[in-house]
Amino acid sequence: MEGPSLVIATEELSFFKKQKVQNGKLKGQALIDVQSWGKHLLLTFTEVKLRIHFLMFGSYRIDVPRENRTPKLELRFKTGTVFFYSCAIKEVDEFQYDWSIDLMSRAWDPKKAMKALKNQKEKMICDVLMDQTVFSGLGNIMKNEVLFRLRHHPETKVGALSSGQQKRLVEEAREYSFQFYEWKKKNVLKRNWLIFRKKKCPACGKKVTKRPTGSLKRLSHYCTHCQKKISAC
DNA sequence: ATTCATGTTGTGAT
DNA sequence: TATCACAACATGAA
Repeated sequence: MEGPSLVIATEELSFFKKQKVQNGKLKGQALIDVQSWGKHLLLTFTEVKLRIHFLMFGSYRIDVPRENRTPKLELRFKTGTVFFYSCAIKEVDEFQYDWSIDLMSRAWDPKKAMKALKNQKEKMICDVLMDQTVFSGLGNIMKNEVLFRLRHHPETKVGALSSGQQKRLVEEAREYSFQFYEWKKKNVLKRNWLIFRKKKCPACGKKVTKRPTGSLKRLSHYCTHCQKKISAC
């Protein structure tokens, strides 16, 4: 689950704010606040704070539980129940996050990302995009889509991009995050993928290359014709 | 039926 | 000490 999906989760769970949990360990505590930071869902109760991460396969349901699955956490409220599945849940004392790097945050600051890029010239752009300390909330789908939109090869090094191109990369990461959010909300995300899990390049029709790239070795989908690798000079 | 993949963390080796 | 590679986790979709 990527950042924009967490914002949607935040909106859906905010519906239960101010209500008391009626079951389990948190019984009697009210849900005070619901936030997200990158791929983290942050729940503040009267006495505890929970950080929930959905990893690759995590999910949540409201009111309708999954059949034959035991939720990691179940929160029963007066007006509904939230079920969390296959996620990592951690109780923390404080939420200490730098909101200026969260792509979905109002506090997001492109200068922060630019500064990080200047310091990581040797990194491939496919790796830096996935770096949660630079682009918090950006996942593998978004990585592929952002790179295609800018016609960049995943293995181009950060330092091989001009400063203008770096700026475009940062801006596009932000812009696509919101586009992802809109499409996801309308349930049309998949049909709007341009390169991710596509067989043919939508621009030139050539076969899409699919292979792990960068030191993270996460799968990249890209067109070798439209996305040329830029070499440092 | 089997393999893959929207992700992170911890462990042990180098 | 720092970095690296890999396992573990868990599940719907291809």
